Amino acid sequence: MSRSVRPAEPVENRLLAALPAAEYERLRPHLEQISFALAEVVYESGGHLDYVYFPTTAIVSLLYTMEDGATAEMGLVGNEGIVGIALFMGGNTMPNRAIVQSAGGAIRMKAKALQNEFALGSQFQHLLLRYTQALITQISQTAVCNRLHSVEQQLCRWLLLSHDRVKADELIMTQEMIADMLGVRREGVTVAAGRLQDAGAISYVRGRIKILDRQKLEALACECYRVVKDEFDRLLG
Amino acid sequence: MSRSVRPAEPVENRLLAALPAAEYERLRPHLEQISFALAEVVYESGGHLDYVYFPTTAIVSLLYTMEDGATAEMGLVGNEGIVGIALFMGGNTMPNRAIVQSAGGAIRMKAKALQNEFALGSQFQHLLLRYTQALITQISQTAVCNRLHSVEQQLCRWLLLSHDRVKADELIMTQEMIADMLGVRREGVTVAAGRLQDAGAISYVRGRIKILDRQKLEALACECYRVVKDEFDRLLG
DNA sequence: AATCGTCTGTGCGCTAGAACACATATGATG
DNA sequence: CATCATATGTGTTCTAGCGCACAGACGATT
Repeated sequence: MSRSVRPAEPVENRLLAALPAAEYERLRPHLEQISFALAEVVYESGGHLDYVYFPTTAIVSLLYTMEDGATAEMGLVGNEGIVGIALFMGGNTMPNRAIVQSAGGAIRMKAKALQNEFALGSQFQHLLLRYTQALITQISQTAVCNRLHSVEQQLCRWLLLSHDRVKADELIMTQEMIADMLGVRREGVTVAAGRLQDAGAISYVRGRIKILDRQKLEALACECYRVVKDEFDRLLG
Repeated sequence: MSRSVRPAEPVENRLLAALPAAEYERLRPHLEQISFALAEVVYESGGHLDYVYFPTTAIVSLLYTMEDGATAEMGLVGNEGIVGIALFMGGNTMPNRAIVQSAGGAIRMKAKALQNEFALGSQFQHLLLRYTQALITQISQTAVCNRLHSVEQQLCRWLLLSHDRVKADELIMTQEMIADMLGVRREGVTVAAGRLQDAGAISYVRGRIKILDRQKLEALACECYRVVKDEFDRLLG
């Protein structure tokens, strides 16, 4: 992490941007702009959190690691959300890790300041709770998708969710990392990605994936992507 | 559903039981005892909810149904929880169904009364939020488990979670229903259950499953069961 | 330009679980 | 007790995805 600056408006995080001016001004002294490097660990399973993070251009992946080292993703957080929901949900920690899946900026806020503002029952509270509900939908859909859909469909879903959360059409991400997120083998990603490339939906070289045809990707994805997207739009749109 | 009576103490739902006396007394006029039949639908995907439900002896399953009719469970709610979190999270509806997986009693409460009490920022609010965090862990673990573990391991997890939420050692539940919950084929459940029966962990006949050896079941389950259990104990214990 | 670490492509055998097709058992009901 | 719907057992074939073993291919560094 680096650079600690009070953020200037317009705020690039959608939760913060949605706040009434008065509330935002109250929070502003507690906000600091930081930047996350690729693969940086935001929090460990069960680990204490001093800050919550509102990603701006970064994307953070919520990952679970099994005892045998196998991993699988439960959700993604970009500039529509917040990392560290346990701090206002009351549990303080969660049994998973959060790692930076796409390098970029975020705004951090001291846990105490978050909790104080949350306790006021203001618009901030309502926003965080609605976001959490949307996140629950994302996690649920991941559960269902893991059970019922092919690696290729899931890769499409994952690319689309990531694409929605990053500005550019290029994602910096090796197949190895994607495999960890999806909880599948790297080779499985290679063949699925190969098919998507043949279809003209994406192109990639050594950790740089370009989204070429978003429509095609949506057509190849399972319904899970749209369910999650619609629910985020409904709750936070 | 039937019988509408004001519940006498001691309250059989752990969330309600954990409330300070003053708060419980304030809620009490809004509580009604009801009973749920097996397979009754508590709410439909996207459907409006007039009440929230605090199961006492009933168990409710949170299910997602795909467009093609395939189903998979995302979570279970028994007497440790509440059905209808969307009503206090602010979204009002959720994109899944809730169906009664084990017939029994519940206490219901008008949505408006719930929301009023929740808005006070009282102990009730904290309790509901901590419960919701525990539920998130359960859903996440389901996602991971769906990806990484065998049907047999998942069946063990599911039997244990159900057993924790019901008093008796007997579960009324056909293999067909279990298959829908786990998102697998009925035949898959038959063989997995057959192995558990051979191992002496359970016995069953036509929709009546008896838990014979809980220890053995825990040994055969994946770590997912324990993670969820520990997290519920930590947050609500 | 040569080297070397890191990605990506591909093939092969193996297994869990799906899809399908029935056979059998159980218990409620007449 | 006879019937019949429902639940369960079992076998066969098929496929997605795993595990493993390498063979390129790229690109940074010297």
